[in-house]
Amino acid sequence: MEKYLFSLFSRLSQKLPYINNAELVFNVPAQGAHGDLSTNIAMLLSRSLKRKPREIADEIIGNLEPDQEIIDKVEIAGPGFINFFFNKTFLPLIIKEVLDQKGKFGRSDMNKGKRANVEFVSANPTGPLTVGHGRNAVLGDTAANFLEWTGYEVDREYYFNNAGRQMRVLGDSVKKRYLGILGKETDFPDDYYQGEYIKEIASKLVAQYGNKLENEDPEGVFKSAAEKEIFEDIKGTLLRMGIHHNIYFNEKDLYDNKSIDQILEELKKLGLSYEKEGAVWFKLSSMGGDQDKVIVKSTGEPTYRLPDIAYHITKFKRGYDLLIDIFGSDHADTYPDVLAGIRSLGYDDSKVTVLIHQFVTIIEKGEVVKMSTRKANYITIDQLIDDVGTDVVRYFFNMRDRNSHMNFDLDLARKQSDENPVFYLQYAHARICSIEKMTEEEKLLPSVDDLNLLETPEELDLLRKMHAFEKTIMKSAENFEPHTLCAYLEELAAAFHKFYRFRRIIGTEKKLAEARLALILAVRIVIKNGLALLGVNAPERM
RNA sequence: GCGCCCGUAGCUCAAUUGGAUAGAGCAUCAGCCUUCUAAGCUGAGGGUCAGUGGUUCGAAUCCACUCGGGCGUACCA
Repeated sequence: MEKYLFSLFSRLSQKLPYINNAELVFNVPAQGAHGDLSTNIAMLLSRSLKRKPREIADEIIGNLEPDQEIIDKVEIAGPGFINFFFNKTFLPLIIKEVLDQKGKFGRSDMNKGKRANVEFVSANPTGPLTVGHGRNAVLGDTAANFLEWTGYEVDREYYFNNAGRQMRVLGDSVKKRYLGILGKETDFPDDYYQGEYIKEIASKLVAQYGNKLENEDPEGVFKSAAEKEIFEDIKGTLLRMGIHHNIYFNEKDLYDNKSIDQILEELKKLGLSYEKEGAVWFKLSSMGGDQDKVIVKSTGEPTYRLPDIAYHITKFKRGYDLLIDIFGSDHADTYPDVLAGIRSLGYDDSKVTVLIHQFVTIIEKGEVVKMSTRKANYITIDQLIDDVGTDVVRYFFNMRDRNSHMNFDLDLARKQSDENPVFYLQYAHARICSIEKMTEEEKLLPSVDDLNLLETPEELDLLRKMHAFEKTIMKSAENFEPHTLCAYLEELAAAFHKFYRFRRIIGTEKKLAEARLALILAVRIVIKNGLALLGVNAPERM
């Protein structure tokens, strides 16, 4: 629908060149009475032309010359909106398009040939994935899905660090538990990893090695056993959510292949680093930053900034057109430094998109659950999936704007009831599948020959909603906002349930029944495609 | 103190990126199943868009300040 209007206006611009002075945008009005599509162009032009919006709109309409077969009516409304009403024969054509493209409907190849990298989760293997990681994981995987739908070839990457202080403490935590089981040592510092899983790893080591490890270095067997075990656990959890990273990048490689040293050298050459008090500082103040930051501690150990810069540069060198980072808000302050580093070394940091999501607050029995991996006071993704299933987990994390400080009410999520929008969508899909089966027995076949029979408000509403699918995906993809798609799907499902309530297929006149059948099969495809993008199943029976 | 994010119906959240009468779900109340799945549908009530000022044809959205909450503010990541 939009394409036709754009072509109309471009022809118009030869007669009225001034319309190019403002951005032409079409929107679906909130109210049906305002037409199928609407533009505010006349109001935008008002200031520069120093004329009244309605007067401009009048001139535009007078010169537009729309095809009567496509556009039924054009009108000026309100302060100067131009509303377009499409011909009734035009609306149902979407059904043919959907049935034709099936699982590809909504996909586009606008980014064909481009490669993107989405880095997400990236939790160090110190404990099971918790609800906090869940939001990151789902948003990352969904962002990757959206990119694929717009034509990108996508790598899903997991960046981790198995050295450093965190992991040292992990190894020592296991060792202390190990000794504890053997009755050797009882002290266990508060800031060590308190989780049950540490004890389980320790007792496995006892079972395997007895007391032979008493004098082992905590960073040896203890650490590596824990790392291996925990990483397997994390991967298993991700798999349950349908998430598969095809690249795992170990920070250690950046040291082994000397890229850390090289960057340090380059920054020095560029005069962007200096030594002070035994540490190396990154001169952010000379690049618009408010203060310089340490990149190599006086102990000789780099801070996270240096490997992070080196890591991003390896991604640049791998030739991606787009780099996505998914971070929790606790990392919000760190990435500007990293981008500055990338920029200073001559790379185009506009290729990097950092998506920050706010924290998830867990509510249980009406109270906030404070979580800490170390204190072992947390709810794992695995527990969550056991409770509510993968589909609910994925949908819930997708359905809120990433900037919202979302509340995850466990008691609510556990209810597999009508309070849950996931079931509402899946139910719509299952219902259509069920009708499909029934109509087969009635010897009814979907037909696109008499689509003009579709003219009740419920049918037209479904048709309009389907017209909006492609644009919704484009918008969701452009801004990495899956919640927009969730809202769309809920509207589409609602429109279907309403249709179901008022219009029947079996038992109505054959031609109408077959047109309606084509209609709902198209709706089913759209729901299924939308859910697929979100990583949620579309069951045929419930 | 400073930086980022947030504040919308009793609760959880939307709002087509500055548009038309601010919308959904849940909860509450009143209705709808001898016919394709009632995990559904119809209707009702519910709002000082945290507050104040500003910008303009037009503000929940942009700017300034105030109040309240989250996250940062390391030679942790």
